[in-house]
Amino acid sequence: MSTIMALDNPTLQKAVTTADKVFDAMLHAIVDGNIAAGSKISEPELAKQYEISRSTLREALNRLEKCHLIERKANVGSRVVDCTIEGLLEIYVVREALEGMACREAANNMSDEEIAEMQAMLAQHANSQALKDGISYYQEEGDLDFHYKVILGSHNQQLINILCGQLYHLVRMYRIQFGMHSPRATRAFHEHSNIIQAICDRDGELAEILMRRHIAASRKNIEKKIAQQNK
Amino acid sequence: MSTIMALDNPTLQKAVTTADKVFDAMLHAIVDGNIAAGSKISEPELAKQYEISRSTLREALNRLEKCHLIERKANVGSRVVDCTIEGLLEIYVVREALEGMACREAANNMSDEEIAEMQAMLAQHANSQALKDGISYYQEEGDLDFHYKVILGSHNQQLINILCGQLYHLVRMYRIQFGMHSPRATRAFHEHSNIIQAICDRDGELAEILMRRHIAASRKNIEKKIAQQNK
DNA sequence: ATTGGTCTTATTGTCGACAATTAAACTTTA
DNA sequence: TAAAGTTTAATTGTCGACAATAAGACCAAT
Repeated sequence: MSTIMALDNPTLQKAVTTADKVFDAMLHAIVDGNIAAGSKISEPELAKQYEISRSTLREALNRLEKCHLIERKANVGSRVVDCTIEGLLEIYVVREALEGMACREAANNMSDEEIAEMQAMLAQHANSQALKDGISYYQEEGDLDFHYKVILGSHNQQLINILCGQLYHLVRMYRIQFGMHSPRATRAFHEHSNIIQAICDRDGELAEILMRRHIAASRKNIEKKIAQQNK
Repeated sequence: MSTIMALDNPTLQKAVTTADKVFDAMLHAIVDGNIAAGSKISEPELAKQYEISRSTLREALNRLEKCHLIERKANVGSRVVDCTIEGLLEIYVVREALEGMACREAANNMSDEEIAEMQAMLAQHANSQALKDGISYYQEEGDLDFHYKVILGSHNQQLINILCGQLYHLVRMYRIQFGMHSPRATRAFHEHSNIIQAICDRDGELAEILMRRHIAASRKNIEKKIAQQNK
């Protein structure tokens, strides 16, 4: 089997404390939908379930809140965020802005080695895509790998934190829960290829434009799908 | 005296629990520099100082961490973020991307009433500026007021959360601690005026471009200052 | 004198219990 | 029957104590 390296977020540091482990577990559970979106969180119940104290659970909840995966109201409790069309489109707007800028910065700041790595990754994806007739794998792993690499390539800690540390958890949650396996794989692959070329040419301006188009195209694709569904 | 309305963040909900109050207090203390940037945070000491338990203090620390005002390492402790030139420039890059997009969305989504309010605010600032020979006031309050209004006008909850809920605390911290009272007041005022005009014309594309220029100009102004300082 | 290791101390992480607040169930009254 | 008020139960917020980890002090050996 291939090296499924970057299924997970590159900013997730290894869990050392028990609260970290529970956070990891709940993060996956929420993203995968095993803890239902929009459901209320019972602190005593979950504490018993994970066999930890309520204090430790609350520590984990605080980190989930940092990722915008749960929302707390004072004296009322926590709820898992619910997945709405509006919320999804809002995320795409933010991604278009931030990843566009990240791509510009990547063109300016990535080292030659990093660029070479990214090109190698794309080549590997190309093979994998050709072999597997390339829908599902590239859609899942390859796309995330590519976007993570660009974001990290910006070398801007704020961008990295916001995108990888917060927004991309939600992105993955939406993808899984809305079952997004759209047939944009080959098209997305070519767009990725052009973006990398712009980065390689150190053309930040073009790189930003291409990335914004790439993300806007995904958003429009979803809007079209929604429109079809509601007709 | 005039109505100093928006000194504080529009997303700050009123503190109901004691942890909230301590969070508010520490937020101001850190932003104003009363708790030194880069300094280590002693949980027992601060708990005694605020006359609360350590658990409650830790709750407050978690919210400060959400705002990126402190950083925690497992089994080591918390430190107030330190203000570096690189960090400041990183924030400007993110602001350029996000506020540019917020401005585009504001042009699309703001109601006519909201736009009228914003125009009224600008007119009030114009008077206040004319009266006071317009450097200091506008630089402090007016600028923040304007940017907050645009961000809220995007009606995009993700944008609002990231910008108002996280980034702008850091923005204020840097302004105060680096003592930024640059003589860009009148120029900034005109730029604000043009941006509002674009929003009023519902020209999202232009609004984004102008906002990005506005923020990029501030960044370049700072870069120039730094360069002078280091020559 | 400096490096390496051990031990001590202080800080953080975790726990269970209590207090305060909220939401729901029940009663009462129009 | 419906609406308002009261009571009850459950959940969250807060507390102090204990356990685990890490940083610093101290000592020993080369």
